[in-house]
Amino acid sequence: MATLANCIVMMDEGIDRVGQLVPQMPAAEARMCRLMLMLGATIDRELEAKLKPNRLNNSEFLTLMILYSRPDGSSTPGELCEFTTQGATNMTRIANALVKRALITRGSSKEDRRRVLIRITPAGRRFVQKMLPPMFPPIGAMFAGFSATEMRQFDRLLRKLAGNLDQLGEQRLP
Amino acid sequence: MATLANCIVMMDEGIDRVGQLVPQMPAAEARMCRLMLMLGATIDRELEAKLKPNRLNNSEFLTLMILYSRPDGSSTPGELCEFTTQGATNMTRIANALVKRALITRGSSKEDRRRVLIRITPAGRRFVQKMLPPMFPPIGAMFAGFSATEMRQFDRLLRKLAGNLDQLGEQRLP
DNA sequence: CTAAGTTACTTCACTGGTGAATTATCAATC
DNA sequence: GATTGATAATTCACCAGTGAAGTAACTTAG
Repeated sequence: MATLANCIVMMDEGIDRVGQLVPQMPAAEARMCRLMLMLGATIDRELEAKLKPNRLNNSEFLTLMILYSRPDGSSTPGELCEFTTQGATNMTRIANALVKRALITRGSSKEDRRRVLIRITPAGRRFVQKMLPPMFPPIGAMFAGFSATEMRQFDRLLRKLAGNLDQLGEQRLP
Repeated sequence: MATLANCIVMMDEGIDRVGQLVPQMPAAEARMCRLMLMLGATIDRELEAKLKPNRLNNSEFLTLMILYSRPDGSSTPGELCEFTTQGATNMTRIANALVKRALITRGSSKEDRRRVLIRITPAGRRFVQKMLPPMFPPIGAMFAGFSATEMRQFDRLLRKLAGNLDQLGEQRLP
């Protein structure tokens, strides 16, 4: 059934062999890159599985959580696109889905009538409060056995990587 | 244009606020989890962008690389599904696409006629050798400024997380 | 005031990926 | 050696996400 450990073994061997065929390859970096991709995808699937019973997908959930985290419970499609890194097209669909379930409302802004105001409803808040707790145990289990030091190190390394990725991205659109 | 750094700031604030509303939440773990998701998705997009000029997507590329890494250059759809964590359905599509571009061949096995044998072609090998080197600089840049110690730590932490994710996954299908 | 440009969102057509059902082959049992 | 069950791959119908074009509202400059 394809455990992550198996995939990693296979990936290590694969990179070794490719490294022999193409010696200029930065093997260690490529390995880390693949690891990040595999783990990211796995966490994604795990999360998606936890969300399925609530008939939400990852990006709908994230959208709802951003609204929930706002003191006034509101935002606009444009802002939500930015922070969820979703296209505007998809945000329209997400908003449609959440409106249909009455978890959010959508109305147009008074000051700027191009803008759409999205707001979480009381039902939406209750929904979040109810669905959140069952996700805590698996999230805790992901980092079972990590010491406080390890958590700090891990956090630091991930943020450092994020910095590099931002620089990499900037080179493409100036 | 929504840098990763901005999204992370926003995420930190969001988790803080949700943590106040729902105090049982494992905030540090949730933060790490979100970081992994964000970075994974960003690396994914970065890779996809590099692959686009070659008219390959991530999973087609991975499939081709696995075949390239094999001494005999061959595999089966089932095995490729396992290591790419793709569904069989999608592997059929991937194989169709790669066969159409003559990067792989598809034939049925003599021993077990249910099995399909997929093999990278000489043209496929040349294609990989040509497309690979331009990807090296960005991969190197991702880990610019990481010391050897940091790379080792990072690698260790990622593999530890992988172990935990495997356990988490097993609980669901015994 | 109005024409040109910009911004915010939506619509449409398409790609990538998935689950359920289907087909073909192999393995096990009676 | 026929039946039953398992396995490998494919087909079909659908969901999620994207790019390009369209629409409506605001901004700026003549």
